[in-house]
Amino acid sequence: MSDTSDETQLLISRLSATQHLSHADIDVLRELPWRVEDKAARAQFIREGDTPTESCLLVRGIVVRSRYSMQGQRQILSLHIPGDLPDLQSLHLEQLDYGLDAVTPCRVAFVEHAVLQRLFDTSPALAAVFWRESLVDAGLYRAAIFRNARMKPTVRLANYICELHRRHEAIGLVTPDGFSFPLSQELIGEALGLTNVSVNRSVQTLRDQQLIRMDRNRLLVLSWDALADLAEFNPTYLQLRD
Amino acid sequence: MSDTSDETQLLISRLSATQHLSHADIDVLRELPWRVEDKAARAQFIREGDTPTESCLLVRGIVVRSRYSMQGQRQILSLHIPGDLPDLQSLHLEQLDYGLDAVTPCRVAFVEHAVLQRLFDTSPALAAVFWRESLVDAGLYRAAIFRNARMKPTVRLANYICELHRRHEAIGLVTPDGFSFPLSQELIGEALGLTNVSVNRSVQTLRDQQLIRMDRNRLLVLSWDALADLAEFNPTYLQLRD
DNA sequence: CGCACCCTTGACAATTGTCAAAATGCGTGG
DNA sequence: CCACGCATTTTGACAATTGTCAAGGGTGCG
Repeated sequence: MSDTSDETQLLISRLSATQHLSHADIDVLRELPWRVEDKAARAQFIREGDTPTESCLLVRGIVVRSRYSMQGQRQILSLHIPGDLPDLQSLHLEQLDYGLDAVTPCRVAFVEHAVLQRLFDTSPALAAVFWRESLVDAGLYRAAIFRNARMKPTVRLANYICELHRRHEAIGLVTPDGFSFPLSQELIGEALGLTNVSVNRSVQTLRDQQLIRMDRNRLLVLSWDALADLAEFNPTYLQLRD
Repeated sequence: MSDTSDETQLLISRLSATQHLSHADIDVLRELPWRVEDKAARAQFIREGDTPTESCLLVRGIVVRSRYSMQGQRQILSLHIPGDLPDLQSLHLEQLDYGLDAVTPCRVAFVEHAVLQRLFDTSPALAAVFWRESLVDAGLYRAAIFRNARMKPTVRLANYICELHRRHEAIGLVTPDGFSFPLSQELIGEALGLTNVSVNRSVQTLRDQQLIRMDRNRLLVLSWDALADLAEFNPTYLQLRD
């Protein structure tokens, strides 16, 4: 067990961020056979309409779930950071209704559906763990629907930043100088249903109010309370254990 | 087994609309003990922040999952029709991040989490069936995010109508004069992120184009192909079996 | 060093929201 | 069965927000 791979360790700490794992569960997870692949920035490595036979774990980098309009504009449905399982759904859905795009260069680990299936058939506890994971994922969707429909651009951006901050924090990726933030303002717009221009204006508002420091590489929250307040941020849906 | 209750029968046909159930599964489902309650129109019977110990099956009427903004406006996250399980999630999530509002007078059947838990612990097959159900539910969220962010009001409404039509069709609730549609235009706006005025203008556009007939009680699609075309409707995400 | 890509800014257009009032429809009680 | 009252739909004028378009300036990578 001393040779626990990076993938396994990452998955375990990620799942632990939102729920309790028994030793037995952990031991079983260690046995999962992963196939690791690296993806280039901008690569779409799973496409809408595909019927994958594997699910994947994001090990390094940023991946977005997305859907394209007829005019070719991308709508980002959710954004994923290391430890996330961005297409766990494909285990039970025949045809995917979204694609997965690497935003940055990424490392992705794949595991066969058949293997997961066998795992869940023998361990109801682990089935529940992964099911719950997909339910938390659905909570992110609800937050997105609400945010995009009911919040003005600046509040919307602030709220999104709060979510990303807490998610990074939950897996230990926030340092005193903030967290890795390799997202263009155009891409943020694709997630929030705004134009790059509108995102830019909102970014400047938050900067002017001394709430954040943000460049193409990192994002630092200068005043969490003030930001969360402006953002009307209620973290219940993230289901993080204290 | 001849005294199979309405609830049970409804649940079975609903699950069958999107997946295959074995005879063994069906037999087990028949044993579920339901507690039936009627709710008045407009009653919020589950609140954001609650920690329910039961999940529910909608037997009759329309229910919406919703979240309220600070200014008190309601955002509808999803709309549910008979056969749906609108808070299956609560089985695995501690605190709900949404409420359930009855739109019309409703009949709702409740089943204890503990009972479901036992069921899923003993039958991985049924656990998978319900898990999958919650994944289809997440697909509705993805559709909503895309629709609300990328579609103009009229297309958005058309797309939503297509979804509702197919969902009603899947459970046999569409007749030659359409399907039951007790939704005010204001409520539709709360789902689509539009004002009642904007919804009204879109309704008139669709009517003028002879695509639908719609009043406060029923909705009839006059030309499915034309409507689906205008709506850029791709039903993959509903995961309906042909 | 130069070429992409991204951020920033400004002027302007267009869509959708806001507000208010009239018309219509529905349910209830007399 | 009719009358009344409330909720909903419809309409129009207007305001405001956000999108569109275009150009200039940075920045980093090859």
